[in-house]
Amino acid sequence: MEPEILELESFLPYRLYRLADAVSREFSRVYKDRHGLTRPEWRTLAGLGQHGTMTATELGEQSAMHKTKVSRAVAELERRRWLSRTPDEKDRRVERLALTKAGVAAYREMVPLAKAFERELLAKLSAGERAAITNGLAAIETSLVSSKD
Amino acid sequence: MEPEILELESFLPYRLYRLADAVSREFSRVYKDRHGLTRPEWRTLAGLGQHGTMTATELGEQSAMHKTKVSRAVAELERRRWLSRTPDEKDRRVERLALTKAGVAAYREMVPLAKAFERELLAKLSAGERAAITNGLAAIETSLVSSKD
DNA sequence: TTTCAATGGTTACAAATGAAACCAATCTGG
DNA sequence: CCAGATTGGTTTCATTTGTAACCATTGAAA
Repeated sequence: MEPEILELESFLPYRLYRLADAVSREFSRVYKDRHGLTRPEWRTLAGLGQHGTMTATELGEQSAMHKTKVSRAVAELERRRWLSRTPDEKDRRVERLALTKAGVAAYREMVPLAKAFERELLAKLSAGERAAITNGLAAIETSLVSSKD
Repeated sequence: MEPEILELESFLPYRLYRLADAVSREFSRVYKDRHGLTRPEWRTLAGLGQHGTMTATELGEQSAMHKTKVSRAVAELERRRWLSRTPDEKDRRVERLALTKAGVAAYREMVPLAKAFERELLAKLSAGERAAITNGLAAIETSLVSSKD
């Protein structure tokens, strides 16, 4: 019997990771070069920009970040005065987070850059390939979620 | 004009990264739980298992790892006696890396687990979805490579 | 109520990572 | 042949990350 060999280049977990890493690294220039943000900070900004007000826990759920990442990102954005905390009336453990004017301004500046980045990435693909990506990723996403029981 | 909002959940770089992270984290149990390997170590093992003998530089290229990661992974596998180095005859800067018997044994043990993992992941998808993933990822891969000029 | 578990969030510590400096060894142009 | 540039690989240092412990507050049960 022939020895079993794994072809790394076509192994799905590897391919996915490698591609995500490359894309993410490339995209990070948008927020890193311009404002020196880390990825958790960018995601925090994006989450709050999108939703207005959130708690740290909600942020973690929405953007798939560990709570320590959220905690540190929030602290840093607060230090920059891009974000403010308001203690929750009902539950004093909770803080309601929101962007300040400066934070919103930064967000508004970055959104078009992010969209342009995505557009350029997809522009190189045919309509069929674009659909394939969208559907394929969605398929794995749901398959993962449903297996977490 | 309405304020531009970015929907993080459907933003391609984010979706890709999040999915890759989830899949990779799940897969890491295969090599982490069983043998306490890190991802760089697993990739090194996989590369050498697949190709027999490689240099550190080749390993880095094949498995998309920074050379410091390769260096450390190789050192650790050597410490475990899963890997041996042989100085290259022609060029004394180069070391030819290969798995020892123990290394090959570990590799042979893990390959079926890796394949089973991938199979289960894909089993939840329709044939069309599987094709979509494969083609879609390939499309972005090549689009990225070709833009690196 | 009092106590114990659960929850929101931060912090301390250890491990993983990347950038840059580094050490050979090899190659290249004079 | 020699000086500088390049290459293979390692190490150092600062930053990022995850785990676990932690503090405070709330909820649930007795």
